[in-house]
Amino acid sequence: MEDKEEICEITWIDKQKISDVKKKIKSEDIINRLSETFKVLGDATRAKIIFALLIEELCVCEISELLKTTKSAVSHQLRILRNTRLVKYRKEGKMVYYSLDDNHINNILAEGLKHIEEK
Amino acid sequence: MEDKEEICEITWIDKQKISDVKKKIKSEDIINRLSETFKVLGDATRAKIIFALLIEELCVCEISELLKTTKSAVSHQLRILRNTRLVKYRKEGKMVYYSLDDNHINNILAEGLKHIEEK
DNA sequence: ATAATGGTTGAATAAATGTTCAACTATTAT
DNA sequence: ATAATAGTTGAACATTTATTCAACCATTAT
Repeated sequence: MEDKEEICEITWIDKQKISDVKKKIKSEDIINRLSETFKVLGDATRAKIIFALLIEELCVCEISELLKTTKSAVSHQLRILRNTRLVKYRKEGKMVYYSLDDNHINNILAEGLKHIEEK
Repeated sequence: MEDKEEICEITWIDKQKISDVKKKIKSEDIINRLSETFKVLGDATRAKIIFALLIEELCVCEISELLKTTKSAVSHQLRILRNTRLVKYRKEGKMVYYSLDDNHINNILAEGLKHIEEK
């Protein structure tokens, strides 16, 4: 019975329980990547950009006007949204128009909204 | 035509476009609260706790064993998860058992997974 | 009562993050 | 060619945030 380490006093059962959860839990890699995605949505500026682009395609200048921020700040955040494949862009002369690049975003946001709306 | 301010050179059209988006976009308050929720899920430690509790109810000691962290660190994160109504707890003697407190979590995570799985 | 264990809490530290600023590129107009 | 505008980028700064550590509370066993 070498497995009887002291974990929460309930030795044997815990070992069993923990190894059971370890077996069933999603891989560390997937959890890390998922939390990275949520982290991107977890900033108010980026969230506002997403919600704006949900309505229509916008250029950097329009977004910064809308959020009352500098173009620089918006551009920095757009880079993060680009890197995580949440937005895409197209150039038109001097302008760069951004739009959403994920069909699931709507669903992710909708499920998030259900959480904050309850209770 | 006092509305003709210089925004991205395209004066009149932009004013129209931005006020249109402003009208249609979700309220600042809702976006802030939503991004707060995503921020909570946007930490690897908290995400691991959530995924573990998705399988079964666990006490603090078991969670810290599972994540190979201190009970203190886990407890700090659990407080955040409690405050955002993502987990609930019940006491049993010295032990405190935590479990999920949101029916939508599964859906939120599922939609997030769709994003990282594509491409 | 005392010791031991599960858990929480606050302060301190270190790391990560967002915005600002200035310099820069690219495109368009004069 | 020069000026002006849209946008990007890197460094600096300030803020936020996660973990650690120590002290603490609560419950159970001796």
